[in-house]
Amino acid sequence: MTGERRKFTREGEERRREALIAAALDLIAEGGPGAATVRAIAERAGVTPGLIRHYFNTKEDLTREAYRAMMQAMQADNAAVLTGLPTDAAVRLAAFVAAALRPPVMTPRRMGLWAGFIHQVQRDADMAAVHAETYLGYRNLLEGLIAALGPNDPSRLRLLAIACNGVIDGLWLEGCALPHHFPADDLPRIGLTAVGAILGQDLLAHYQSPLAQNAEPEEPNP
Amino acid sequence: MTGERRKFTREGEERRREALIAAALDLIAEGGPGAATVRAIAERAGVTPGLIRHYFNTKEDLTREAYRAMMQAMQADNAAVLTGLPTDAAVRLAAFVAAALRPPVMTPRRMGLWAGFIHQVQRDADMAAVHAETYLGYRNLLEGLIAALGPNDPSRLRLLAIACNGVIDGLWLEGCALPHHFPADDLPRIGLTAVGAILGQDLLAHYQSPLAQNAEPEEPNP
DNA sequence: GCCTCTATTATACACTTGCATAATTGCAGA
DNA sequence: TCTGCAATTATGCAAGTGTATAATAGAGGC
Repeated sequence: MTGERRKFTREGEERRREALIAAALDLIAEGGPGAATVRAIAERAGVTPGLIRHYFNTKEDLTREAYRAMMQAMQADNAAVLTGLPTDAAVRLAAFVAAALRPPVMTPRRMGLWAGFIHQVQRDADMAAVHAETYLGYRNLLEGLIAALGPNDPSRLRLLAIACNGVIDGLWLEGCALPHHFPADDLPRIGLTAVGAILGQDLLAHYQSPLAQNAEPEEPNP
Repeated sequence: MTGERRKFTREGEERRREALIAAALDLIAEGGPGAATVRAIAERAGVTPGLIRHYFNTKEDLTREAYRAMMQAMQADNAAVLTGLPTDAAVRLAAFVAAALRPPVMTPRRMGLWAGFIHQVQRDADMAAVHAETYLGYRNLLEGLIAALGPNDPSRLRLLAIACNGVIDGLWLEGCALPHHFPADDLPRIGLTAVGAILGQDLLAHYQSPLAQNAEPEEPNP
């Protein structure tokens, strides 16, 4: 009955770092920055608090790396939406917009994650740089899609991209903040209509409802 | 040199509550929820920590009241924008949109404040109700302004209001998050163009640049 | 099977947090 | 001027925080 030392198995450095970062992100998303204590992170990662110090010099370091990892993952998700899509510019843009306005992108969890980092981002220069870089990356992706619709001079293209990005971000925010307030696929439709109005295109015509996708399974096995 | 007891003056209950709430909001805006400790709040309000317990049963109570106060103030600000404005519907809408996209509404401080509460809002039913109420209040204000532009059936009106609200929120978010990234009054112009495109109106024509307002002083004394 | 290295756990410490309670003192009313 | 109330301060405490350091044990090389 004496204090039996806890059993454990050794893992590769990378695995452990990833697990700790994932645990930190989970906790921040669910309960805000205050919930991501060293002890809570360790417990969720199935590990003892001391191990955090072994892989990260300080808790702030872990937080910084977690932020970077989150932003990279989001960027990768955005890029992934475009792969395997037809070449038609309007179709691509429509898919890009719609993807941002439904789960797993539009989700209270993501908003909580995003909000949980804001104050540190405002104060930490490195994190601010990552933030600006990611934002511009997304906007440039959007600008490229808009440019493919037809000729536009660069300065106007920039303004259009900012406006469309605004529509997407704003509707995303509202959908995340009030998840049960918008029926069915209202927000994707509204987003496509609004972006279409700004760009003078009928994007809604290219919208594939998730319900329709479900009715038509991806792998029809005989 | 013995511990001299600190001098103080008695204040009305309302004044003290307001001071404590203001201090809490300041701290949350600047440093996030974690910065708003009981001791920090008391110090900023020029008071001793124990006094907080005298006016609020718990720190959570203070936080809830601070959130409510903040939301009410924001709502009042929004309504105030419309007072003393001409009756022309387009002019009113343009002023309303532009006001949201420049200081003191579009400001890192406000975004920090808003973000600092999110996690508690998601968890606390009372705060969630305040949040939803304020959001719908703003959107209804907007819907009224849009309705004044011309006839529209209610369901379409609702969609238009959601879309325009999205544009405003999204651009607000971007401007708050990257304050030095958007020159001059780019964002109000972009917002007016985008909202105008969604509604089929030329709102930009009614935009009064803040610079122009400065050149023309409000009280021309002879 | 044994040895070594280091990933991992255990323990400790100084500090901060929210809250409770007791001690004061400003101030209005007699 | 005195008195009493309650607004305010002072003090204390248990729990939680991040971090430093020492002790242990898993696992690969011999």
